[in-house]
Amino acid sequence: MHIDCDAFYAAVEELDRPELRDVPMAVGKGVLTTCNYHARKFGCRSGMAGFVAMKLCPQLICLPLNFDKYNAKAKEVRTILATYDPRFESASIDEAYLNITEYCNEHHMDPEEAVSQLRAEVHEKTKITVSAGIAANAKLAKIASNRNKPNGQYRIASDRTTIMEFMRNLPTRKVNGVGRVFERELDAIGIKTCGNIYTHRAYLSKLFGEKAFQFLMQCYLGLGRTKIQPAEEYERKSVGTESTFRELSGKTELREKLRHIAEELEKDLERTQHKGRTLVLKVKLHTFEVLTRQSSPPKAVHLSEDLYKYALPMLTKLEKEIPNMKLRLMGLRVTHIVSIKKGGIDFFGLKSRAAPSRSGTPVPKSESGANSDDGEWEVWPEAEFEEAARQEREDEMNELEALSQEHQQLQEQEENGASLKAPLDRQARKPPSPKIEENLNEKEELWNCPICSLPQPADDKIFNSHIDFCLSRQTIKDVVKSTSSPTPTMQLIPRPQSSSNSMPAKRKRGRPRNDGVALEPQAAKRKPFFS
DNA sequence: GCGGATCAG
DNA sequence: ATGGCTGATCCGC
Repeated sequence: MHIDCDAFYAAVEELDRPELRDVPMAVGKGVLTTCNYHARKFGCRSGMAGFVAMKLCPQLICLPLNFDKYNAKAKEVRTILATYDPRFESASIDEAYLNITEYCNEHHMDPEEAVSQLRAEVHEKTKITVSAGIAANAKLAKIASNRNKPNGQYRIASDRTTIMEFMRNLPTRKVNGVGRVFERELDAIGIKTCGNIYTHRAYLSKLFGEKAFQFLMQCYLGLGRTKIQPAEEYERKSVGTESTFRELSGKTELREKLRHIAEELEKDLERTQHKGRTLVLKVKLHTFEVLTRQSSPPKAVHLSEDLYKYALPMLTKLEKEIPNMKLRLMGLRVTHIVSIKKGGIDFFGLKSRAAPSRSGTPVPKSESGANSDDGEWEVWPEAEFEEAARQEREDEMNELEALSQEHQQLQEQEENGASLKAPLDRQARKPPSPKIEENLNEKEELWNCPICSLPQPADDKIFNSHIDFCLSRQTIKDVVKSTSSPTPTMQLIPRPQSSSNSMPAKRKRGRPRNDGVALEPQAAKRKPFFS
């Protein structure tokens, strides 16, 4: 199950100040972190800029954050969760995953009962209302907990039919790894819901990569992680700090800033008891373009002097690359970290459950069980997948068959022409003004469509529209239908190769774009989502 | 391994 | 057109 406290910060604040109960209230100042029910009626939302919220709701009361208070309350809640699953997994201050299988068995309760009781108990003892989702895996449970919010619960039965039905109409954005960008890209090829995914399976891996393909298929099938473990057992991978400031330039100022950040990072490393073997410098230019540079010091570092010493060359190099560099953010991070935990060395991965050891203290984890297990993803019998496939085929048999064949052809063709790649020397863009670079392509140039390989006008909007068209089902159907004719068959080229540097390698540079068309074919391979 | 980019909370 | 911060992961090179 997944559990999510309702408007956590706001709820905690209300406990201290009952007079806020019936009035629009929000926590956070510049930006709302949470807001209560009354504020929401005015359209206030967490994550919203404070001034926008005030505009919507002038009588809104904004309170400053008080993390000590929230942490204390979170601890109360967790104490109760532990009695239902001692190995529950905190997902954030106000969210957790529990495996209540054992609890249900031992207490002879069905999941709904148990969760109902848990929620009642939390409410009674902490005065916090929570919403919960009950399902066969973490992904589904998380989605389900949002279904009856606030102060409600929702169960997705664990049989395949129910799960498939649930996913069928579920907007892709509801799934945890799908953000704004991916949602739009999926939408552009006609995928709005998880149920839509299967139909497009033939080219998903080509468009988004193998990982994303696997992820999407798991979305379609409603599969997800089933292993729930204490957050402390996840190994930290990096420690870093960064800060935004008003525009900054000048050698001295930048070095002062770097020095300061190095000192901050040293504190964090001290707190978490880590050293790092790789150092990453991050800057955001006044244009909002973000750059990172990394280096590997001769030894693992954690003292600010060393952090500064080894970061400085990267900064000076950037200064050379970018004349007149103006920054609005600087950050430093170490990766490939090693624990320098003193005392209490647990050679055998034994963990002292005693102290609620805050961050740090990553348990050496029972050995490099890297491969071990990994019930990362719930594994379903091949037969179930096949059954799903069969049912789907009943609906659109012809089309899918055709698609499948087409896909094979594409694969073959692609292998033939797979060697074209635009080197696109990065040095070519010396004056780092992505905007300008983009606008330079208006010449007589043409971009090749990655789908049909036909040259298209070198214009973002037109090109993207064309891609959308090329990827639309109708178009594919047409192509398939006329597949025996001499009509140009589809041909998939790995990357719209542009002989010159006409094709912007990273069009995402500069300000985020807002034109409705979002599909970026060449930037297509990437995908978040946790293992 | 490096650098860019997305996502979550 | 929402802001900033921290951390993780993916992808192409």
